[in-house]
Amino acid sequence: MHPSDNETSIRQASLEDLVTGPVDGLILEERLGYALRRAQLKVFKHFDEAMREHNIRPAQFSSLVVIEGYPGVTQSSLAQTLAIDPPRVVNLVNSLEERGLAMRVRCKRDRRSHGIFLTKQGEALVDKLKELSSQSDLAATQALSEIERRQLLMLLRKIYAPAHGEG
Amino acid sequence: MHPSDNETSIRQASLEDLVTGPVDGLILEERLGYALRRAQLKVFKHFDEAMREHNIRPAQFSSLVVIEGYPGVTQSSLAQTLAIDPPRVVNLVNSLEERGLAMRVRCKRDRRSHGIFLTKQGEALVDKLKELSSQSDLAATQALSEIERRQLLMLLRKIYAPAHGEG
DNA sequence: GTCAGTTAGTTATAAACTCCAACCATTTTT
DNA sequence: AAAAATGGTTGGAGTTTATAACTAACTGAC
Repeated sequence: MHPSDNETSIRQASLEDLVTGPVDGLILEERLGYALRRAQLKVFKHFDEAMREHNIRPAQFSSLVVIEGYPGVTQSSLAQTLAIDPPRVVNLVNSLEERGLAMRVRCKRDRRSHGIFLTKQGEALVDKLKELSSQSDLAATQALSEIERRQLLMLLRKIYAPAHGEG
Repeated sequence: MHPSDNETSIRQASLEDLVTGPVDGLILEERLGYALRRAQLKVFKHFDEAMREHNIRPAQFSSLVVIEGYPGVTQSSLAQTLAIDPPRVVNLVNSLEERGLAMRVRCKRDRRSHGIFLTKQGEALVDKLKELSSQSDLAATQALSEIERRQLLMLLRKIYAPAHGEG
């Protein structure tokens, strides 16, 4: 321990009672970042549970869905689409390849690029995963009506992709 | 490297063209988890920028706001309120103490507990931070009307706190 | 051609966050 | 008093996430 560390620098002040239970966030709940984080925490928890059996992480699932929608997508394109950086894509695609769910194919025209495709196995799995994911989303948002759910998605899209959020 | 690692196991298949640009997520954008993550990413980016000058992390900000709203809150209560675990609260409060923004006070009744209070400095700072945070939220959600913003908050609260979300 | 500059992908590394298990001090229960 | 429970703390392992540096391949200007 460094001397600069204040090893439990507790003032020995007198205090009769203090707030001991859980507490609602008050002004905090008006903060968008906080609300987003809390909601995401819950949704992701459900997602993890739903995917546990298949040992799939959120980013892996997202990748599989994009690859399915755009067979031959490049890694850089995947990075832009998912808003993650290139090094992460490498790991992501590696993990998918190792599990036999996807494969890289070198592009003839530009031999730097790899097109990514799903294997038969990958195709089969992603279909199942999409179903599980939908169920998980529903379970995590039981408190919402179908209309509210759609509304929420639209509002979120408006935030991160203002141009296309309204569609 | 292990022999089991497939060092760039690229099939030398022939491929003329492939999807190279960024791509819209298609079915992916219907996934709640994805939309939440993307929106949070953007909101947090704005938040980080707004707080850079004061070198404040999201969790630190949240803590300050809760402590301000509930002076004398205990660490366990803070943990429950922010949905983080006790060890993280220790680090969090340490960092706030080291910077002179908050202080622990041992409770007379139960000497295991620490009430946490803001210092004068902390009080002054949190007021400024709340203002910055509000501005940052607005900037990150320029695409939303005030009504939509309120709607979004309500929907998010409904997800993570179904009982109180409607209020 | 060849040189500089750019892009796709990769590697390595470090920083940060999260989670877990163990631990001390204190309080409560029996 | 002994046992169990609680508030807080410490340390470490396992993941993420970001950064920098690097190779390979392509492009365009000369």
